[in-house]
Amino acid sequence: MNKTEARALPTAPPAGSPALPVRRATGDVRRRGRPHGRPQTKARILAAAEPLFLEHGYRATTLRAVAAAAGVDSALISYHFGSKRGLFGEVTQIQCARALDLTRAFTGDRDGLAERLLDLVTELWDEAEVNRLAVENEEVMRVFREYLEGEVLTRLAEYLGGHGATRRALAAVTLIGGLIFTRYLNPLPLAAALPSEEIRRTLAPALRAALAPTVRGPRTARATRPGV
Amino acid sequence: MNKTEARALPTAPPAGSPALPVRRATGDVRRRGRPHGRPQTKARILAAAEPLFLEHGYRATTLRAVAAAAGVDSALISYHFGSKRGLFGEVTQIQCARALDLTRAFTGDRDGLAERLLDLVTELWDEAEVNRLAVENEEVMRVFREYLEGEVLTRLAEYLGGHGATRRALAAVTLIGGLIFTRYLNPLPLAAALPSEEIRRTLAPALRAALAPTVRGPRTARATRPGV
DNA sequence: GGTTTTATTCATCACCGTTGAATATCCGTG
DNA sequence: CACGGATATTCAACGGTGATGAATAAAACC
Repeated sequence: MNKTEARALPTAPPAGSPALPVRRATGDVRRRGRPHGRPQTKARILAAAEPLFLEHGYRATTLRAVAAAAGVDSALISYHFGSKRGLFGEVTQIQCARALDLTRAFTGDRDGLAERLLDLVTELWDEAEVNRLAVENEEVMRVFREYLEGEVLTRLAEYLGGHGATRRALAAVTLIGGLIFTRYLNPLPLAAALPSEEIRRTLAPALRAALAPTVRGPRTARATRPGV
Repeated sequence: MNKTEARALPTAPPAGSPALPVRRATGDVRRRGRPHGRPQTKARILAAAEPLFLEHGYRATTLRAVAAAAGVDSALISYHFGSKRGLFGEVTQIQCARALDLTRAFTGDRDGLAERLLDLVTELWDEAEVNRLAVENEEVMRVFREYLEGEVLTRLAEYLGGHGATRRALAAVTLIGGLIFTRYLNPLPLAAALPSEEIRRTLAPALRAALAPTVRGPRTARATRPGV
C-alpha cells in the first residue's frame, strides 16, 4: 500500500570500508559503545514511535522506521523494549491512560447517569487518538476488554446496586462497547458523523432502559422505582 | 509463539543437482509446467487455508504453510489470489456469508422484533467461526462495518419506518454491534459465558427502548402507536 | 498442427524482527 | 585515582516472510 512513504532506509552503501562510522545528517558521528551524557534514548524512541503507530498502524510501522525517526539503531528497540510488541505496549499504555477514566460519570445522581456516561465517553474518545491503532492489535483489544469488564462493568454494578445489578451493568456495557466500537474502533460513517449531542439523544433511551431495574414478578407494570 | 507447530518447510536440500524435481510424500513427482487434468487447485488452496486461518489467525498463517497443506507451490497462491490479502478475502467471504443473514428476524410482527434479533444474532454467531480471525484483519473489519451499516441499519430503518427511523435503527445497531463485539470479536468472559436466553433477557429491554418511537412533542405520553 | 493462453515450479528478491558480538561510557568499590 | 562490572550503543548477520520473474508444460483455440 503506502510502502513508498514509510521507506527511509537505503540500507547503507554496501561497498567501501566496512567499519566506517555512519555520519548522520546533523553532522555528529555515531560511534559504537555507550555514548556520553544521558541521551534519554528510551523516551526519544517512544516519542518517535507514537505518531508512526498512530499514522500507519502497528503492522505497517517497521522498527527500522522508528529507529530512523528516533535517530538510533534499530537493535536498540529490542534492547530497551524487548520486542516490537513491547514497544507498542508502552506506547498504547500511554494512549489508553488518557482516555479510559470514567470516574467523572460515577459522581452524581442516579437519574442523569445515562446521559453523563454517554457524554463522557464521546468527549474522551473524540479527542483520544487510540482510534487508529486499536483494532488491529490484540494487545490493545486485551486492554480494552479488561477495561470494559474490570473498570466499567464492575464499577457500574457497584454504583447501581440492587437486584440484578450485574446484569444491568452488562447491558449498559454492551451498549457503551457498541458505541465505542461503531464510532471509534471501526467507525460506521453514520455513527462517526453524528455530533455528541445527537449521540446522547439517540442512545439515552436505550441506556436508560438498560440501567433500569428489571421487573421481578411475572407481569409488573413499567414503573421505574428510583431507589433500587 | 507457536512457531514450531506451523513450520513444515525444510527449504529443500540446498546442495545437489539444482533442477531436480521435488518428490512428494505421495510419490508423485511435481514437474514444472501445467499439470494434466483439472486439479482444482484453487479450491484445494481455499480448503487448506480456511482451517489454518481459523486456527492461527491471519498473521501467524504463512503462505508457505498454506501451500504445504494444499500440496502446491507457494507462488501459486499469489498467482491465483493475487496476494495473501486476496486469499484471506475469499476465505472470509465464505465465512461471512454463512453468518450474516438476518432476513429471518425481519419477517414477523413488530412487537417481537427485539427478541427475534437477539436470538438470531446469538444463534448465528455462536456457531460461526469468524470469531478468531475477525479482529486482527482490517479487511474483515471493513466487511463487518459495511454489514452493520448497509445491511442491518438500512433494512432495520425500512422495517421500522416512521419518525426518526434511522436514528432508532442506529441505536439498535449500536447495541447489536456491541453484542457482537463484546461476545464474539473481543469476548468479555462474562458476556461470552452467558447462554443465549440470558442474553435475550438482559438486552431485550434496552433493544426495545432503542427501537421504540421517539416522542415528538415536549412531553407526550409513552403510548406506542404501532403504525407510524 | 501451430499459436496463444493458462497453470505450475523454481530461484530469487527486498525487507522484516531479532540476536550475538564488539565496543565505549558510566558507576560503585577499593 | 584505578579498575572492573553494569549498561548502552552500533554493526553484521540470521532465518523467515510475501512477492515476482523466468522457465516450462499442458490446455484451448483456430
